[in-house]
Amino acid sequence: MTNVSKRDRILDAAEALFAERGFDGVTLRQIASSAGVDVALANYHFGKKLELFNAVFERRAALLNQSRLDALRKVQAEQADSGPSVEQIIEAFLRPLELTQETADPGWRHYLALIAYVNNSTYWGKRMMSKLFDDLVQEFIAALRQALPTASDQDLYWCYHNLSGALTLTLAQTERIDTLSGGLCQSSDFQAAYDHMIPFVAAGFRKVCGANDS
Amino acid sequence: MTNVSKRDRILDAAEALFAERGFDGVTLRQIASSAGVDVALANYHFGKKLELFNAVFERRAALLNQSRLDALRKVQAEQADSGPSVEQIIEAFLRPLELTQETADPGWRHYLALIAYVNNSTYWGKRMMSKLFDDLVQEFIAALRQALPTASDQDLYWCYHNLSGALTLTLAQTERIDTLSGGLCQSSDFQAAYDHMIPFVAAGFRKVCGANDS
DNA sequence: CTTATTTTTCAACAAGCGTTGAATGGCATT
DNA sequence: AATGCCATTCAACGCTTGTTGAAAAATAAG
Repeated sequence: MTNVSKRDRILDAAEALFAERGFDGVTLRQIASSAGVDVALANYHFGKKLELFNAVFERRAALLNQSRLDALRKVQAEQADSGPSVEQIIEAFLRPLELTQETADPGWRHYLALIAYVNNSTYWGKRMMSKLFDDLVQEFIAALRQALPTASDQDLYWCYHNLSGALTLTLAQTERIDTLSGGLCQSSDFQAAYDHMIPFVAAGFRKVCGANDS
Repeated sequence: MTNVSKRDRILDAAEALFAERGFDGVTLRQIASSAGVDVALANYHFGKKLELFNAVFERRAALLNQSRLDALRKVQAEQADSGPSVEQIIEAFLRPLELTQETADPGWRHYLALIAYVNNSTYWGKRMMSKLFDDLVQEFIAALRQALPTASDQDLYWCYHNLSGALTLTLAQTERIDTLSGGLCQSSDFQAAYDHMIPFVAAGFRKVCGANDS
């Protein structure tokens, strides 16, 4: 556990704190203290605070994108003739995010909450989301376009917007649904969230984007 | 325009800035400067920074809740025998939020973005959302429970979670869907967002919560 | 062992922060 | 005209912030 470099400990601490309190809600001294290092070390490794934030946000992006793209390619290969169904595409979009639950490393959970923070923010979202995730998203939308050939692009994008919103709130792990449901639902249970989200979203896509078959 | 009290100008400025940058991303001096008043005046009217934040967040809550509850009661009265449909309930939940578009006052737009900020944040959400909005939400869920009698409570709450997520991202007005769709969809167009969200979400509820009729 | 090089800490900086007490202004009521 | 009250500004406080240059420690190279 202490076998990780101090550089990585700074990234881990920053990841957890930025995810919980946002960029401006965290001081470099808090991060350094949480990582057990001196304040100046963050500057030595990453430069300005903003550059540290960028480093945290970019660290796991490529790996996550690859994991989701692999999942999409897999269902596309399995259904080479007819093409994957809406459910299969959405499943490929969401399930890889459960990797956070399998590993003991809590870093992934913090990272996903950080994505939610960035995606929901006007200020940060425009700066950072497009650059790292747009290519992947367009890939999935292309697959959905093929699975829903009668859909207009406008309908398709609005439906994706709904999917993205439901996902973002899940990643944020605010525990609000825990309270609301009296403990019946748990924000930490990504699998249950996706078990419900996949049929929900798939039905929404079908309804709005016009396919009439079951 | 300058006929509003300085107290209100502080609330308006704080509302806009908090919504865009979050609690920690804004200084009292920025707020005061934007409102055209001295820094100390915010303290005189509202006390600590956190109390100003609370004042901003609570200012429009009651009015918004009343507006949404009225819409629910209206469809319930219209369908006194059979009860309102899922679509009608969701419509009553969402359409009142369009009031932001009708008035010239940009304050409502900022306020809705602020709700999105709070709702998506672990730190603020637990503190502030439940207190102001839980009663209303439970009212709508009760109506949905009646419209979907075969649904389990767990399914019902997860579906509401999906609705809440799609709504939250809409309220945030991040303009991400604008970029993604190449301008085909616009974050500022709440009406278009709800036009797509209502059938989308209704179909999701029906699919997951088990009603088999149309 | 000595020398470079990289990593880490120390100490301090100027700037900006939230907050406050005292002073000022405007506006009623007397 | 004087008084009291609320609103507003002024000036400043103690503290924390991000950042930095130089010192110290650890590591690698010769």
